[in-house]
Amino acid sequence: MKVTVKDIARTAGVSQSTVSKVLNNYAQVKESTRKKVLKAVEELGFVPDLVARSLVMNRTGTIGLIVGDIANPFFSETAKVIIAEARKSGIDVILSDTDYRSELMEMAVKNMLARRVDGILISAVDRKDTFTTDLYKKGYPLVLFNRHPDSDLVNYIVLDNGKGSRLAVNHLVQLGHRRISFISGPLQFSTFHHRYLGYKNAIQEHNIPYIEEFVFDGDPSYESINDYLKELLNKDEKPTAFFAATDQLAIHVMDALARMGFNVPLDFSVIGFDNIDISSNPHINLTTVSQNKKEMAKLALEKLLALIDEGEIPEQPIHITLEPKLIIRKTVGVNYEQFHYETPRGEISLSEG
Amino acid sequence: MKVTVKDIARTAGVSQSTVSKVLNNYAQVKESTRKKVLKAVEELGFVPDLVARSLVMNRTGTIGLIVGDIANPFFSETAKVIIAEARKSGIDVILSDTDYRSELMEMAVKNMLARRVDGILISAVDRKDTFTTDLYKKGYPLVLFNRHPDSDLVNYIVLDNGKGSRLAVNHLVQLGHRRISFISGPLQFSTFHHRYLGYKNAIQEHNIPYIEEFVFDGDPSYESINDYLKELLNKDEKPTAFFAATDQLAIHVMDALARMGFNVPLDFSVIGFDNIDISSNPHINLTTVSQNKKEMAKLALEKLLALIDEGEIPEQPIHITLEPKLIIRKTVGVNYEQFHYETPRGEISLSEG
DNA sequence: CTGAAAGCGCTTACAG
DNA sequence: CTGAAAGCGCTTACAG
Repeated sequence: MKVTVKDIARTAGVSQSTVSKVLNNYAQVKESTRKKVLKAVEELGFVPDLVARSLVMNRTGTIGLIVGDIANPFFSETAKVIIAEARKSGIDVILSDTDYRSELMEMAVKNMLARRVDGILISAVDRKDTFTTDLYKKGYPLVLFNRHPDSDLVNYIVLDNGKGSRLAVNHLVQLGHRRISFISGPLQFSTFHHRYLGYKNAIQEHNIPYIEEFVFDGDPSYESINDYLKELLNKDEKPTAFFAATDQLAIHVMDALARMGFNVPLDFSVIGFDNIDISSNPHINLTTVSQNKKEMAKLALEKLLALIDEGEIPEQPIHITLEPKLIIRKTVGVNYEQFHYETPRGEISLSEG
Repeated sequence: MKVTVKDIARTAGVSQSTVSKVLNNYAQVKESTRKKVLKAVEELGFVPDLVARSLVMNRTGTIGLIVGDIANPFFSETAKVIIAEARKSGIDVILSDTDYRSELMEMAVKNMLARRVDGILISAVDRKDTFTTDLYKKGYPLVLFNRHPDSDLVNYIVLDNGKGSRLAVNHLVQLGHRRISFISGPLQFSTFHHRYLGYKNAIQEHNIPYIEEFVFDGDPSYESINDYLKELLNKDEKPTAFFAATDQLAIHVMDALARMGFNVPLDFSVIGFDNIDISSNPHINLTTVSQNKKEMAKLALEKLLALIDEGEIPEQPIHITLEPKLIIRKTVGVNYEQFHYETPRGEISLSEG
């Protein structure tokens, strides 16, 4: 049934070794025997068995990609880049989806190791993860991207999330906002943790008091955010702007605000983070902080492939930080109120003199 | 370095065969030797090499999934279901992305065959594809879903796309629309082909003349659709409603209309197809035809797994057709104009008598 | 209930 | 330039 090297050898009248040599482009093969072998390959429709080859070469030509949620645009768009680039090197990708659960991540990794993938790429570890650092210490080719654990003893490529938050807060402050609410996802992930820290630092730099009620990091569902906003907007001290740690969250905020009858940006300003595809839709038009996720993905794969090829443990773990960018669209407005109430260093009162 | 069955055998003081037997839960193993082996496995941290096992068992425990564009929500959401379900059977998924190009699909399939995946799932063939039918004839476990080739000699699970179009057109007609433009993707894909045919049949059933200028199936980019609409809306004979063959296209239509200053649904009605996640967003709120893509994906995997397990070619190819559903939201309005101009069978003139 | 031997389909020193 | 032999890490008749 199945055509093997043995069959080729027999019909070409040479040995298995010779067949293998022409298949692998060894230089020292006489042109006439090369032709004989190739002819047999053609005739019998021979396709080398990659499983057998993997076993003997100690290399499968596959890598594992572990994502948090492939239905989330961030993960699927980065996966696309990785699959396409890997293919260029003849490498296939085994995909795992963890639903953001760390037990599932560990299981996926263990399974991939048993499958002997040549290396692993992970875009969704949580901060307290130590499994990946163990793997790093063993010298296993592994590159994290997007998120990293608290331990630095592992290779990773991430966005400068703190800087991204600073960009967002500065933009808001420049337009007169000083009461800025921060809507975050779970702080157990480094992305949110650093976005939160960046928010906190940025408002401090502007001498804006940190108000605990302005920070939300609970269940990131629409309902939960809606409840939070209702309560918040009933208080005396209301924010004038919302900085959401993801575009998805920003859109939830905008939806909730719209249902309460508010206009964005006239009543409240909203700024997001991630610049997912929907955000540029004219019906949404969200001002946001963008990251070059494709570059991140490409870089992660590149580093992983280098690690695999070198076959040796680098002295230092690889740590790369990418730059965020502010994308100004239509959801942030000027807070005139602010310019009237407080006239810091007299910028506004100038016109009165 | 690497711990193998041999190592376990030696430290447990048994033979390789015995180790293999306890690893694979053979009944006839004495409890005491089973324990000895398990202890050695534990101590040495042994993990069976799945590549070696694959070679001898003639089964890799992997399947190939070939999609048109993993960054497209349809493909990523179905991929998620497939990966999760496959995992429950201990099966891993190798993912390929074809960018809708059939050469890349063929290459992906060939590569997966060389990798000896146990079966293949494809959600993006084009109508003229014959490669998959060849594979089917060879008895290779293969299930297509979402799209199918013109040839019926292959297993597939698809939506009843013609019926979906009928649902959309009927809804529009019930609300008084008779001039309905159809905005389609490339007709080389069975999905669009059947949605187009369904549109054509449905308007015929309502005695609505087919107007060629009302049908668009060119480049599905925003710009191209915008150009088409501009030209169309300059003509004397304008549609009152747009039926788009995907939600993505419907959103393009709505964006273009909004930019021209029109209101949906007051000036024009729009209906989509697919019910992707964004469509339910309160800012979009698109009326659309929905398909249960998760069920489709699950079913496709189920059938594939059955095909793999049976190991024999079924008499007849598997053909399953799923039912579409109309989801009414806010983008379709009543065409009052229609009720005034024509008063078919006097429904409207009644009030005058 | 257990073990010796063969084999899955390749590649790679090694010898000639 | 070519071939015989060993081996990658497992499983599976087969014999005992």
